[in-house]
Amino acid sequence: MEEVSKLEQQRQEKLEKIKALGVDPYGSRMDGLELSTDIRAKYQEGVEGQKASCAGRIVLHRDIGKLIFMTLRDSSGTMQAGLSKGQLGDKWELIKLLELGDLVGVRGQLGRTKTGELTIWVEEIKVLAKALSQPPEKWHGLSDVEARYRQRYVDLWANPESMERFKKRIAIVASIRQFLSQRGFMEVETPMMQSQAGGAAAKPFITHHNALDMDLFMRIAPELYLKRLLVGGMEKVYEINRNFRNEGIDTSHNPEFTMMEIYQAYADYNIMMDLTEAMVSSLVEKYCESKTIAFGDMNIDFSTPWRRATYAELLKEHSGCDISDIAAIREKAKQLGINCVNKDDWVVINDVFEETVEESLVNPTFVIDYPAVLCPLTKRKTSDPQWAERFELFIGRMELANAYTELNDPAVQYENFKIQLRGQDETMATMDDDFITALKYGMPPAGGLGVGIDRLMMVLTGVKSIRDVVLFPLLKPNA
RNA sequence: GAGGGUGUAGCUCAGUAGGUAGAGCAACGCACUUUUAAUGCGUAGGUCUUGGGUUCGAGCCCCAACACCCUCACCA
Repeated sequence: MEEVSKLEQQRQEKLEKIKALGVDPYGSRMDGLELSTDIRAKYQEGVEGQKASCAGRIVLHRDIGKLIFMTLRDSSGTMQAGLSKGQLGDKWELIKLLELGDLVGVRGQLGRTKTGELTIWVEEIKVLAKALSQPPEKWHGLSDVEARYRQRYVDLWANPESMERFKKRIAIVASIRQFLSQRGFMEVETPMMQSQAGGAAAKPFITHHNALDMDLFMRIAPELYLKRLLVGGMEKVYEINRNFRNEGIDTSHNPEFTMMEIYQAYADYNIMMDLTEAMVSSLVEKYCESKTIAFGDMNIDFSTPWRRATYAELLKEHSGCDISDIAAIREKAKQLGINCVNKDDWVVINDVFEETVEESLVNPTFVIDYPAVLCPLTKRKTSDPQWAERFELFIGRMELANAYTELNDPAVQYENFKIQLRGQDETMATMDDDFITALKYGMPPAGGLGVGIDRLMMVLTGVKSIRDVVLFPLLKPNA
């Protein structure tokens, strides 16, 4: 064991005293508990003198001698417990040993103090867990950013807004599932460990299976498996699960992040656009105060309909260049300081697009009809095959969603894979022959959509760091 | 990968010009039966992230390392 601080020693001594009183400092099951918010709601209905029981952590402690007030925090909020020596004389020695950070359960009669605070006047008290570590300061909470990520188990109760944010995330994901279920989508699970990492261009994590003596990749996307399910006859499927990408870490990238992918047979990217707008709007409606959400220095207006503008249109609007005028675009790229040497025209165009357009996409905007060469898994527009039926949704200058009309022609898909393989060694792209085989059995035309759930949570909760919406973001070990 | 910032008591933070380390909260002791960050009086609490260096003397200056934050780069 490591050395123990004086504060911890003092707490350890109290624990021993609790044991000496014949009380288990790590109590067991408690029945009949109610959440503090439920007790408040019940009391408002005028249930005078009713008994209630509640369990939580002591986050405030006011000792007035023969009377002690404790504020208990549970997952829903706080509840005051009042303990009087007159009523609890036989337990007073134990009660005096309880302190900030301890988990206790109380049962007693509801009432109000003369200042109007709803209070459980304690008749029974149970020690549920003695805290040996000193809790953070009661007023400021835990504000050290690193500590809040490393010790989320403290952050969640020391900073109520942190708990609220994660509860909101959980509720939003539940609402998404409900939204999709109501529309007939089935939630499925596809492999996280894959013998080849396909469906996106990203660097995968590599792991090893000992018994099979083979390397495996943590998935970078579920796409190719979900499409196999379309071939199998599942017409409306989705998956909400983790993807893993072995790339840089910053305020909008965590190495493991939650992706939702949705596929609908016989649909196209227009239907996925409508679905996205309807789903996110319903979440804003249900979980946000207004249709305008503050996000860093931005105010995002979620009012519908959201703008739908073509890639070429937006390029013209923000760079001043016509997409067919390669000379002008290369000139613009030079002005922007983009290195164009040995770069394909379309790559330069996309660099200029990212540099000039994405910066300005604050309110939800569907960027539609991408250059087909940038979209190896997307069906081309029949009216003009140089464009692909793809959209990306930008909100708050971030890419939040990516969707397309799925390419279901195995011959074209095969060629696209071959092209993609050239010069993409770092992404370890491989030919997925089995996926081509699946397409050869016939995949229905379909719309497919991917939504970055963490980023969606960022804009819906108004926080600028992905680490504030991921319970346990990746950090280096610090000891 | 580049640049900038932060690291001091359990927590939140000060620390002047390089001269014995400070406050609030928490803790400990005393008082108090309706408090709301309870209050009043008193006590104790430190490897100043780590390792070097300069100096008579370093929390402070210099070098290096580590972690975190921010910006940029990377990221279809």
